[in-house]
Amino acid sequence: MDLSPILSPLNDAQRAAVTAPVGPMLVLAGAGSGKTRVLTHRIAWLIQVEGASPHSILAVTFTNKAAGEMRARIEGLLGIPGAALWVGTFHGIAHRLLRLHWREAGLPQGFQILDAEDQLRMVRKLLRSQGLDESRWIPREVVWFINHQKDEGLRPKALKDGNDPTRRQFIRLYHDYEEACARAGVVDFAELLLRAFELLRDNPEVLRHYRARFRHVLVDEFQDTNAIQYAWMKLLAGSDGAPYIVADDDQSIYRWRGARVENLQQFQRDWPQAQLFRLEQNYRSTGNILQAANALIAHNAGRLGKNLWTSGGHGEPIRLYAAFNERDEADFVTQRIRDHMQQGGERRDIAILYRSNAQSRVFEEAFLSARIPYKVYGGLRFFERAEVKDALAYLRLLANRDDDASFERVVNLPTRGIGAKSLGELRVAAREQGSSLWRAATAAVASQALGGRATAALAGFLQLIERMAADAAPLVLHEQVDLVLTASGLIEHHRREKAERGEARVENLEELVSAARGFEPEGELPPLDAFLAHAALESGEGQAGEWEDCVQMMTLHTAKGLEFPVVFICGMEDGLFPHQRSLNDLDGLEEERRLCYVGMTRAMRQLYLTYAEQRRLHGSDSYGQASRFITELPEDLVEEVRPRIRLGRPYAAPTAAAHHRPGRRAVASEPVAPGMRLGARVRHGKFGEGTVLNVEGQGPQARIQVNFERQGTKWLMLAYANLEALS
DNA sequence: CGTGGGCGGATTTTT
DNA sequence: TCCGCCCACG
Repeated sequence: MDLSPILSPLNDAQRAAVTAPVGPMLVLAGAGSGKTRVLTHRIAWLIQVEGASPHSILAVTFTNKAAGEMRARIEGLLGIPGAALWVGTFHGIAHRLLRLHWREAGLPQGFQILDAEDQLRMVRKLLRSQGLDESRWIPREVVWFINHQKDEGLRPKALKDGNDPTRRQFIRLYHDYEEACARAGVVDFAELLLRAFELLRDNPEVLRHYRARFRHVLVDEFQDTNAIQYAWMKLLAGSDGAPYIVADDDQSIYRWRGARVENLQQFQRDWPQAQLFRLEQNYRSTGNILQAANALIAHNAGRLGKNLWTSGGHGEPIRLYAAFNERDEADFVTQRIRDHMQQGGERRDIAILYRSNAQSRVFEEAFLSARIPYKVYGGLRFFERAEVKDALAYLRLLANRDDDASFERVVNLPTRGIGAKSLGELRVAAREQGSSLWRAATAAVASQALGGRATAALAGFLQLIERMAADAAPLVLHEQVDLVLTASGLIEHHRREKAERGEARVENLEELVSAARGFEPEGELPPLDAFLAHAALESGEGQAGEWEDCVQMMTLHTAKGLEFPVVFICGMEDGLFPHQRSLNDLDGLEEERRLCYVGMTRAMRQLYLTYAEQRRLHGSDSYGQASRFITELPEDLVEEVRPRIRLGRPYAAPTAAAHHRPGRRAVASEPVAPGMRLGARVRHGKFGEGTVLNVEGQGPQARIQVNFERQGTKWLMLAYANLEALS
């Protein structure tokens, strides 16, 4: 058998990890060290050399994208379709198990999946129905509490209130929320995982079956697993099993959503015989970038320890730019992008990374006026758009009449005279009967319990749904979707809307029909159910328009797993990155540092770090110090880029607005005062040293704004300030 | 029943 | 500053 496709692309460490004898294993894989390659080649190795059946392999990831890539690479390697392999996300696999074993899991056969927004609505409804004040019981916090408990594997019964009335209320809400979900036959994301765990835990024959089947459980990005994911994996693999775990503790950036890096140590305790491999050779970045990243992450305590190296050259130094303000920061990046393009580079080579989404706006404005195409990642995804969710809600009602969230969403959309009052009465009735809204509505129509008009309207709605269901039954999926859009009046509704917005919505709805047309259901589910699950589990990344050559903009979190020749990490100021809310907490600070490490290791050839002395955020100005992460980098690897001085001499500092309005050159009149340009260092007799942030006015009227290191920011009359220019 | 204005809040995100 | 949400009004 020719094993060279599997083995020849591997270095020694990778090959050792791929060819190790079957047994529990932990692969510590640094950024850019070929983690996915090891995982996929291991699977190929298991099948081709160890004689494992594709049937016996379960590979788990966190994102659909990662799962898709892995499947594609395995298929390429083995040259066979990988249909027999179970490759998917934790949620996707949990869903698959629950569909197969809905009865044992205690779910209705046609259960539906709530996404984050549905869940929030559901909790809001619950709070309202109990007459609770939403400013006291904040829906988001209730959701957070519920999800957090589920992530920890805890049901309401298992929770103690510790005599804390607030906590008692939260637990009660969790309990009531569960009942509401059960009544509606819906499960949220966290519930998928918890149920899948309980399914195995409480059904010995099911567990036995899957343990016997999945002899090879492989987990990617293991440092991101939460408690329930770990418990599920442990149960499935069994203590005598051979889980194959790939992880990088230095890239653990999701502690805040329940991920536990400690699972790595737990894994070593639960499988003490597990072999440990380290992948430290990096194929992505230059030596300088790696050295800097290593130096940064070395400031974290309690790491498993890992040092990335490369056989390539040092490359260019890391460049640091201290901008006057956020606009100057954007202008600097713009200029560097132009340079890059002039040297024949492509825009898609470049990524702008930032800590929080709000930072993208300034860059967008700068790029718009500089006519640089860009793409911002992380907005609303296709299946999350309101109009798409409306349409999906109709489809979900067709699949499951008891889905209350969907019922509420569309019962009066487009408006058909079923107002808040009737709906309120329905809710009360449903709660009293312990039934779904649909059943309560049917009963209310039969008994004429509501007013005449409302009853007629409601009866119309019920008939509409039943008629749609009947008409849709013989159709293929995309025709069903099309039918629902027309019959429900949704398309018509949006056509009547104000031009621009309505048009976009109609287009999105038409896109939904195409999505249904292109959808290939796999498995035994009816196509409609499969499509709905797909819509909930895959938010629809990667729609049209992907391939224009664009500058890539995203948060540092989103950038994990990606790589770019040129990376800008922007907004490197204490308070922004590391974020304000992590400054006072060591664990939080370490996670921010890992986030910075993740960002730096995205860069292949060039890495820029920028920060702004002055930043306008949330409408008010703040004055930041450079991020502590910058000072944690070795000085000899970092080259500070000085603000360029136009025409080769200090120019009259224009007002900030004039300076930054694109296309309008700063008018180079007489220098206000020598050395008083923006960004210059100055000394004041009383206030000490500082940086010039802004200059306004001319001659004797001129005022200057300086950020003094000790005294903060002040406006001074230039004529009287007696500032001394430093170097 | 739909919209506009006032108010408060404003990391990070996948599924 | 800006966005989303709630309520009051037309």
